[in-house]
Amino acid sequence: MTQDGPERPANLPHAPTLEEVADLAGVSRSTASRAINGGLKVSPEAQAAVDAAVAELGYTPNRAARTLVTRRTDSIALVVPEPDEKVLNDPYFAGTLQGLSAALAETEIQLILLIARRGDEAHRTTRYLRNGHVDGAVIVSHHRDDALESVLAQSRLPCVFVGRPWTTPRPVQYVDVNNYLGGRRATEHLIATGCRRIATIAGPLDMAAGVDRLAGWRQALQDAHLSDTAMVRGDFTAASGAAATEQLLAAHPDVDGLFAASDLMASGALGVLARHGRRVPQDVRVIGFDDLGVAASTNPPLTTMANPVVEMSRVAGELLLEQIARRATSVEPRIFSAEVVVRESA
Amino acid sequence: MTQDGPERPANLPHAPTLEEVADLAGVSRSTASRAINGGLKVSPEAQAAVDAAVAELGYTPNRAARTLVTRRTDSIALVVPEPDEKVLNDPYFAGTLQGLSAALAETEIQLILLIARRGDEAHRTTRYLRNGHVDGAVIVSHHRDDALESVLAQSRLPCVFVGRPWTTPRPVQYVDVNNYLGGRRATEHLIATGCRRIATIAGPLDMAAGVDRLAGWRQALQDAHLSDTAMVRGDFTAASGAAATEQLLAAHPDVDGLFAASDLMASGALGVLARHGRRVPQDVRVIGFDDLGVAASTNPPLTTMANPVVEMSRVAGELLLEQIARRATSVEPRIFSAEVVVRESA
DNA sequence: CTCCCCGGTGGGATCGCTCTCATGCACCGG
DNA sequence: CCGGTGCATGAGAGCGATCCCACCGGGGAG
Repeated sequence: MTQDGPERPANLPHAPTLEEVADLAGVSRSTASRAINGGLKVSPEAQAAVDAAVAELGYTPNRAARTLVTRRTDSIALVVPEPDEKVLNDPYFAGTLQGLSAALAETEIQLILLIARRGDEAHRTTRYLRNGHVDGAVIVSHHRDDALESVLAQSRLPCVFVGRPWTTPRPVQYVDVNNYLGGRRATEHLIATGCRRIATIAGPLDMAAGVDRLAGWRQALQDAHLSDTAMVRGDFTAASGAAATEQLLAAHPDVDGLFAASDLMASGALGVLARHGRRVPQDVRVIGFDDLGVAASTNPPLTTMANPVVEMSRVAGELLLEQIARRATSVEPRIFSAEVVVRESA
Repeated sequence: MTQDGPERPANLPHAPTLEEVADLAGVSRSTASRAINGGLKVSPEAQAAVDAAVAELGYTPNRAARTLVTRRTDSIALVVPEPDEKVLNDPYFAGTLQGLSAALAETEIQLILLIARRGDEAHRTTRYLRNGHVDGAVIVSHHRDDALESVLAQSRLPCVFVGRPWTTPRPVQYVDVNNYLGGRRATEHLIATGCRRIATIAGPLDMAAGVDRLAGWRQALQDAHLSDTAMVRGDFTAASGAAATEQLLAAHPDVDGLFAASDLMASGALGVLARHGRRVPQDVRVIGFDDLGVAASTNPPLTTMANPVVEMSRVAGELLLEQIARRATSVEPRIFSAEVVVRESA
């Protein structure tokens, strides 16, 4: 019946092509194509025949062939600067993935994880992004010196940042949580519950989230006429939080309140505080930032600022899809707010 | 100097094509192609001319066009069953990503994250995998009832499982840690440090890791003639660990040792134990499993079994690359061992 | 001297799809 | 009865790469 071409070994079944679907349905390639892509100007009979043929053969359009002509790739990149465990292990990243995957769930769009090594290999990433291998990109956790930002702004590739970009020669769309206000509210919560000597473990100062949360902390203290000198830097990880707390206790033994710019750092801090015999919250009140699972399972459970990462990156995904569909309404950033979640540590 | 073709709007720069490279280099498309792909049978002059042209134009081969003819996609899928936060938030997943990305770092191969929803949409995933959209797949965290396994075994798609698959009509390659031995050693460690009433919080019993660690726990207890009745199920998350511990304390108030099949569950357990006034390790010794960052920052720091996930999935990536290159040496599984990491909880 | 081999080259077919365009046909108003 | 309108259809031209094959010229073997 089927006469195998001599060029293809019989045991290696090849994916069905549109041509085969068309033959089986008794229509032309063109009609089959129309039926599969939305079905405009296709008679019900033809549509039904094609649908049946597709089901029977288990046909999936060859993405490469389609991409070649439409110049759409039906895939977007999630760009993560830095390959190391820092980013990947962060629940923030997991949340981004979850939100983005939710945004893409209804579409046929695939998610490509682009782990952008810095330095030499960086231009490989930017070239990949610029030369039409993806329809758009979501950039997460980027640092001040990432060249990405300007490269992407110059190229016409649709992209959305999760977290405020640094400079914008051409405005770039982004979603973010109001980190400044979050930092301020967290600190105000500490003040309201009686703290007078309030320290912070800041995030990396080459990331907007780090700078803004610190600024919020500072403003709240100045408004309350309290000292804003007890500051130590961390890098959002638990280990850095622990180390920072050691420094803090040595330099400012009188602290009675601590705002950590991430829950991971706060959890590191809790351990060190316990080891130093400081009770939380009786001796030192601690508030974190993020509330992405870690906070609920520390000891004591962590009071923190809820960071709507999942929702935020779902929106980022949707904005990107809009840009790609050229329905780009505006490049206005979408800012979410972080709310206090009271548990036991403050 | 550059004379823009009239057919394409000037403000929308198009990616350079091989043809343009060839023209600029003064050679034919064929020669340019050869020069770019390894340079066999290309004269040094031609090679140099092409290299220069590539650099000048910033040429990147059009992946779609290449894929169409070579039938390689230069991308592999990381298949994650279940979209929910459970998997994505697990440091195990982060470790997999890290290892895999390390294996691909030297290649031009892109990583596609395939989040496989179950039920209705499941066949969309398998169809995607079968119909040549990727060159291979790494499957992580799969469950007993995932249809994936048999589908993949039947298709000829190169694939490697991270974690032992359930059944293998045709042997499927995998990497794994020896969970049985890990569970046994963890329990033996508790026995050696004096525990006599040893409980476990097991992982999901539809995952090989859950079953095997439980079997190891049971064997160690039987060998030591101790009771193996104190078992509660969890799902690897911290919340489930906390809930399981509540049950455990109610049913078996005399426990003095606890083996949690994951660090997250162990950290949940630590919180509950503290709340019930049980001191760790004095009253109850606790040992976890994984050692992927969480363990070091619990309070007290968690004694656990080191699970070489990153290394393991790097090897998975390399095995996959070998399969793809048809240098598939064997389908022998690669088994790693989990070693005790002593901290303070046991 | 002739033949063949082989490194280097270019022409063209081809991968599977979409899209433009021409064609056929039914239906409507004039 | 005829020209126009519009829907459904099919033929054919590409998209940008790879790869097969024919070709060319020079050097070694017969």
